[in-house]
Amino acid sequence: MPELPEVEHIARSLNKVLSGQTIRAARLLRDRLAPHTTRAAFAMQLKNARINFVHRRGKHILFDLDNGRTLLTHLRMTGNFSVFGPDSADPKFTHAIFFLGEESRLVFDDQRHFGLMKILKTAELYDSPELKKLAPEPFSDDFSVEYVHRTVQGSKKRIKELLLDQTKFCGLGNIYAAEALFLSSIGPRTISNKLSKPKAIRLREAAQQILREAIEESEALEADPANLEETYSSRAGWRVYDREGEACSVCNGPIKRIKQGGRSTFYCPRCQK
DNA sequence: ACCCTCACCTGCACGC
DNA sequence: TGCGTGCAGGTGAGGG
Repeated sequence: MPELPEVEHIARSLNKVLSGQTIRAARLLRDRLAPHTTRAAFAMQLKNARINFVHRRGKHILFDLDNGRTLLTHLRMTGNFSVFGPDSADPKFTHAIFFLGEESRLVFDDQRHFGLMKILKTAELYDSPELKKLAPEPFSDDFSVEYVHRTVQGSKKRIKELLLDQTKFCGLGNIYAAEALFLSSIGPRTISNKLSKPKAIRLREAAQQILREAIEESEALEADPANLEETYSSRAGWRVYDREGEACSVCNGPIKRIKQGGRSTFYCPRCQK
């Protein structure tokens, strides 16, 4: 159920453990995890592939392989990777297993079954429907003041919903979108193209700050490859998210919860205009 | 274009 | 205790 910082943390941790390792065998246990292929093709295309490195684009985790292919994965809400030794049992909702050396395996489990995997030719990776339309990475040069200003000017959506649109802003999810709006004092229901340029600049900086904070926090922790999600699921202390009725850390007023696009938005009505 | 609802799944916290 | 309801950090489709 991760957003960009958690995906970043998982990708970095997996890269440390997996780069240079070879997938001896891959087993797909739930067909709908990888709807564009079959169990047999999945196994064949990954067999004896060496993992060059693991990286990330948006919320996708990418396994770059030495056979010209890349395994593209998305955790959605509850997808989870773990690296296990022979003594650990597979989790209840295990949907794919990648056997590495004699002693270890990479396991993908997913309670809610929303996660996705796809095997792509590496040369065509960034032309794939999954990645092609993604917005620039929030820490890239392309995510400029001009880009953000132009993007908000071009939309009549409410800003909270625009932040969740991965083709406009990538990496933010329901928590960090709310947090970034709070940090930039912008009301979640503001119509995007009504934002002044200074506000757009503040929003860009707030989004970067929120993401950077979370990445640095997870960096500081020693990741356990058998329990990568623990490092972020233990996180608390949001500024507004999940704090309905609690006091705003700035003005002491009560934090409010509203529904936008079927999802909860938390904000401080006094601070966010 | 935009907004809403539903769908994909399971599990947990809540109120009665 | 059980059972119903609504909620969950994501995303896409379909309809008004």
